[in-house]
Amino acid sequence: MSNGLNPAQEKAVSHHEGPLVVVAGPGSGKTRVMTHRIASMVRAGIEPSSILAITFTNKAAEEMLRRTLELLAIPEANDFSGHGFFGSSALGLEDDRPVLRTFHSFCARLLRRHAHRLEPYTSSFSIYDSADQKQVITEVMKEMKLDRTSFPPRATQSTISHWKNQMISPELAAEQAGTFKDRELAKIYARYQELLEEQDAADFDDLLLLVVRLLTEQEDVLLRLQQHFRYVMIDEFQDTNRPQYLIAKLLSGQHRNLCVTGDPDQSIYSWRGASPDNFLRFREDFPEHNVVTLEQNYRSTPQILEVASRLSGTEFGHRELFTENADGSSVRVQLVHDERAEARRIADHVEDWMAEGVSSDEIAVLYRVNSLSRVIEEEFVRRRLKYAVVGGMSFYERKEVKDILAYLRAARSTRDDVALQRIVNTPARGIGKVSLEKFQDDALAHGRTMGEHLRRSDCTDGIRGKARKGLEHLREVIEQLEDRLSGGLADMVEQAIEASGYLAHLEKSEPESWQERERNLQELVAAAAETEEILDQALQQSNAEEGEVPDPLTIFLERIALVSDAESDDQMRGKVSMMTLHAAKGLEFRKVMIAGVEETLIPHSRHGEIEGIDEEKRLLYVGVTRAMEELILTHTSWRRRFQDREPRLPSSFLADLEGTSIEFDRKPGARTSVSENVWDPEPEYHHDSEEDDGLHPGAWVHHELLGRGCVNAVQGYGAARRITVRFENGDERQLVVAYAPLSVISPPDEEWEAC
DNA sequence: CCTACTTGTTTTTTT
DNA sequence: AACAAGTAGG
Repeated sequence: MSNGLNPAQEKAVSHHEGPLVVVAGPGSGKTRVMTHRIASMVRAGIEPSSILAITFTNKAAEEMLRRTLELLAIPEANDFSGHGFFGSSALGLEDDRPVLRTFHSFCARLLRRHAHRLEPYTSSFSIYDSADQKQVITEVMKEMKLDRTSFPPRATQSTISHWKNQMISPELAAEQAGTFKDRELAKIYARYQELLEEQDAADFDDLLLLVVRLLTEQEDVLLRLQQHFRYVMIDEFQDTNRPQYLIAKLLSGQHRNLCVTGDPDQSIYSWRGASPDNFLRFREDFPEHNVVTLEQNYRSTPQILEVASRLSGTEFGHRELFTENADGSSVRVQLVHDERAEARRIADHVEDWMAEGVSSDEIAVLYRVNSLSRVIEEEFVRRRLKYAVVGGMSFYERKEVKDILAYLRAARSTRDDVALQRIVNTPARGIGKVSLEKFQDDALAHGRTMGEHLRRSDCTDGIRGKARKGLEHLREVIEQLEDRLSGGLADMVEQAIEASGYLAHLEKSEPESWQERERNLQELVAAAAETEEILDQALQQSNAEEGEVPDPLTIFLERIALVSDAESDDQMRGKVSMMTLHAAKGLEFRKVMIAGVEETLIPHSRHGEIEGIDEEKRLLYVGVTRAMEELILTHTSWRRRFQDREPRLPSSFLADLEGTSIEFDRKPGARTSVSENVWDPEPEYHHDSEEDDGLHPGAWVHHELLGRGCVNAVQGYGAARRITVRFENGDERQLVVAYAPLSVISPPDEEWEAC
């Protein structure tokens, strides 16, 4: 093949049969190898639909499918592929395509078909996200009368998740528990799992575990899958956990056509049970395997790789990256006064690069924790720089969106009590804490879930007054929605908003932001309409039998639960990307800035004890190796956290970089220890005049189209920051600061009634 | 017994 | 910001 592949790449691409490990350093063309490998297999006569490729994120799956189809010159099926919410394989029914999915979405789809064979689940099981999990845990702790301070729900949640990822059952956890606390935790775990089963619900970890159970318990299913998927590929193999590896092993146990690709140096998910030890297990389980190592880096300048190599190879043996790329500019480390100065510095760089002709989408700002994005966002908004935050709080995590989705969930499944509990008194309908507890106890006494109980006529026995009326009303709403379940998706969402009286509730309870929230709900309806349209089209094109495909609502909810990286390339175009170091895995940008390279941030003060500090270093390694031509690391002397300003020390990892071609930019008098921890305001900088764009209530502004007006109110921050302006003609308008052509002016001379 | 209001806490990373 | 817990008032 004359595809400009190097010998190692060529070897990986042409290796079709038998187990294969591809160890691929950053920028070594791994995605290229994987897509070319699939294409090469198809050209060699292998049925495309017999190829299963598992990726780490949905975005990677879509990208890889797109590039593979391009190589094979297969047109994409519909016009919606670029839109983001649904990729080109909405249903995965196409016969002429390889199957590219994440572990979780592959498992979810498999379980939709077979979960009824796993007691006590049904095929319309619910998927509980982490907020749902937290609610179940809180419920259990209430039941067990444990207090929140000694058992923080979040920590409990991650302990349970950890057990699950190690495939430790509640019974085993109880056996192994040494301390009182561990025994209590194991009890919480046991009850948690019991509740999930009662509620016909699987959390993210269960999706994997249930598939392991399915494949080991139901031999015919395993056999059929082995016959169907004759070639299996796993990407980002260093970040697979035990159940994931088991699934891969089971699927390829017979044909042994398993190709795994990854890089131990980029292992950054051990806190989630992932382990590069799976490379060792693979070697044992597939002793006849071949190894291909991709070492040449095509992405970065030698300067960037020099820095990267100082951070790599701490644990898994040193592997040198090399490149034939031309020299670039030095990597820079810059110390700034505080987080606001950092944000300004970052924005300065962006403006400089853009002036040089670099496009926004070739620039990325990375950080260790999501909270760092806020200040940077504010600065970008102030300067009208376009940006997109990847991850963070997404649309589907908004309260109002989750509420409406909860109505649909409660109607769809009689056992989804987490959803029911969320909406039982939202909007308020007179069902308070006491009545709710009574209702729950009654349900328990009858051996029913709350959802099942609500649908029985005896459910309000012993409940009187407002609460009884409220419950009856709730039942009517749910029944009304149940009637619509077979209808259109958008119609269902609209009905949920309407029947619940949610809009009136919003206007009453959120006088500040109900307009924006209402818009979000409109957007939800639009998303439902779009999904509906795509599903209709996909269904028409396929010759799927009745019952072979889950209903639209199930697909809609599943997608929302499993696809967090909904940002499509379209939405990223023309914008600077901002994301965590974790989210940056697998991506590349010409210009990369990493903010907050400080002790306790990276390495983070709460890094897992087991994984230790090495994983933090690898995380920085991942960030550094995203850069193609320019890399800037920033750190501050002071940083605000909650209420306080804290003195900051540079990351200890920076010490590892001394002696490289790196350019350290430290002003004289830079802090070297935290002993001098007295807040010193930045001398030459006047925070009030320059950091503030003057848009306070009472300020006067000039709008290019609407003329002069007075600011009434300011809401939100970042891209969502809005102001209410009362214009001289009497109009009152809400404006999005980021987009409105505004300038602050001095108040007019003539009298104008105060606003 | 319910509602609306106040206060404190939460933030590590994600499917 | 969102959520839980606590309190006053109807």
